[in-house]
Amino acid sequence: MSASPNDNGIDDIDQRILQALADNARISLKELAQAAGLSSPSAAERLRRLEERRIIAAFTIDIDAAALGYPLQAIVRVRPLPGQLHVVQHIIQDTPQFVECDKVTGDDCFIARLVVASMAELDTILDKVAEKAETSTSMVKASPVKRRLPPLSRGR
Amino acid sequence: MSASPNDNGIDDIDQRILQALADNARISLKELAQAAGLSSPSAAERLRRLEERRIIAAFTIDIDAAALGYPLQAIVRVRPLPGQLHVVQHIIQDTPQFVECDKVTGDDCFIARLVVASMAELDTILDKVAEKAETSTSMVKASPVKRRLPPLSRGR
DNA sequence: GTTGAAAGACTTTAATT
DNA sequence: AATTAAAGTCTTTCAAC
Repeated sequence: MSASPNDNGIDDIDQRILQALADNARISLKELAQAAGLSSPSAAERLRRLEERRIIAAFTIDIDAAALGYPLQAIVRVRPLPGQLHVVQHIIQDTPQFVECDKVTGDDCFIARLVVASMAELDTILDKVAEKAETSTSMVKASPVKRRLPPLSRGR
Repeated sequence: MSASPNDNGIDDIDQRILQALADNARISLKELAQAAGLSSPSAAERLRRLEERRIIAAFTIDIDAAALGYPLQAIVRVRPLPGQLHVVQHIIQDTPQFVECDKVTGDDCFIARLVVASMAELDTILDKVAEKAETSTSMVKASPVKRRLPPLSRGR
């Protein structure tokens, strides 16, 4: 009956709740309860605990950048020039077309995702970054894995 | 009164709705209406149209991978060996620790995000990929820009 | 396209197992 | 921890502007 070393305390019911919310975060508690095989109050309590445990970090929306007028996406690797790391970080944070940025180990200090309306806009933004960093840019052609949940159970 | 060339049809009210939902996708229509300065029925209609226009692609959750038992994240650049592109794509799709993958231009065919429980698990997964592709892996140390909305208005 | 009111549906609380 | 029932709240519809 003891939990395995990798047990994260997520049982089958929690898994169904997380998957249902990942598919539609605005689902009603009643539907969520049905998906999980519980009554509404039980589902509400499970949900409350998943938030409390910080397993659910946020309820949010996926925006279609193309539908908003940004048909192009790029992944940019950024290596700041000596002494320019913080400056570069602020440029990225202050440029709203950068919708995601990770600070990583290795030659590239940052790997960031950029959405733009046109190649001209991309050029303008990269010219600005290039004053303080070397960059290497790859245009996104497709996304074979869209953001998905990690494996939910371990060692059960 | 004519719209600018870059107008995407998102007015101030839509912007407030999108931002409120990005902050909490489970907010009630009543609260959403308050955030937008509308009545509940009006907010419901705006929301319906944003979904219909596919500007809102999905309501979803952000999971804290660390809280689920995956404290390590990596960004992996993947260059499949000749003839192995589809094989590599399937390996990535079938390995649930890859939570995101983009197909890009340039030397690297894929750029993917990986969550793992340990360096040993990372090693196992990368060994598997390395049979069919060259890889370059960067560990994520921090995320200065968490997933955020692109600029919502253009040329107003 | 927006408002306000009413009917209906959902959520939450509290008592119970 | 889960269930039922009831009270409270929210959502949706519809008539009106």
